[in-house]
Amino acid sequence: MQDSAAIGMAASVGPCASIPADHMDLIRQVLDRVGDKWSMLVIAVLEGGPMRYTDVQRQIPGIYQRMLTHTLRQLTEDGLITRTAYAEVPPRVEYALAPLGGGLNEIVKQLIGWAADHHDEIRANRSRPGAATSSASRT
Amino acid sequence: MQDSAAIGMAASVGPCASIPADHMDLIRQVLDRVGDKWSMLVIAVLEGGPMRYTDVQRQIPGIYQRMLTHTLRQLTEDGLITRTAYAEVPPRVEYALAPLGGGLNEIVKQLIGWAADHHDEIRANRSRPGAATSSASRT
DNA sequence: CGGAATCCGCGGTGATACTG
DNA sequence: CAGTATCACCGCGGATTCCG
Repeated sequence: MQDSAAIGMAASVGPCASIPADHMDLIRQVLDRVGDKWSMLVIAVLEGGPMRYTDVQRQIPGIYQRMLTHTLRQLTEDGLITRTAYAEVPPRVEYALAPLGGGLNEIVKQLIGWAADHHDEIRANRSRPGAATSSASRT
Repeated sequence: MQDSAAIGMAASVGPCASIPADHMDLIRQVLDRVGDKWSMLVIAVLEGGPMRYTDVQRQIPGIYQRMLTHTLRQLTEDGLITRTAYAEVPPRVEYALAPLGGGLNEIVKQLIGWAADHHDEIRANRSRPGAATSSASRT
């Protein structure tokens, strides 16, 4: 199949048409949102129900206020989570999964499940010297 | 999700035990891999079958050699994709989805499907002034 | 064609201090 | 308690050039 026909113009696409290119843009946009280091983690953590700021922070070791605030704000702006501020004397703010974020959470859960299922396999592969690189001689 | 629900203070920490904390680490590891800017995109693109270096680059507008090479190497090391180098006069290297990457691709496809399904909704939310922030007055 | 080497800026990381 | 502000540091990633 190669690209012998795709040398120059060749508008026809063989197996390369996996992604319709008009989807590329929106995929990029979404991946830039949820694909960052913390968003999915926050969504996964919020699955258990509404949670306060410090609770989220406690649930995610290694995250810092700056990023937590930033991530929470991003997700709130996107409508994936909701932010409820209680005007009490001890300020309380609770974050919860919005319906939109709930749908994403289903996928995140699958990703986590996959991760738990294959993380050892991945680690084993990473330890391999030759890796998965194979050389084929062909004239 | 029932581990620390009982031993908590029970005041507001009921559902906080969503992530067992022993999973946090591996989730982080996997997210650091596939959650970067390009990995999922490469996997999604490779779904259509084996592809050459430049073909992948053409399929992903905006990616540069540095990141493409880096991402491909990462994924190869992890065993998610395979790299086959043909020792020909015009050097040809083909990347293809490994079984492991194929499994991940199923999830990536769902994520893409979700993205295509809700990207306009997200964009609409982002344009909203008040966002999803609600204030509740409570003594 | 495939990739390494290089330069460089932006932004995430990490800590600390401060406010409402 | 829930952030905001500031800063130093450093690595990711963008962009160009060069090499096998």
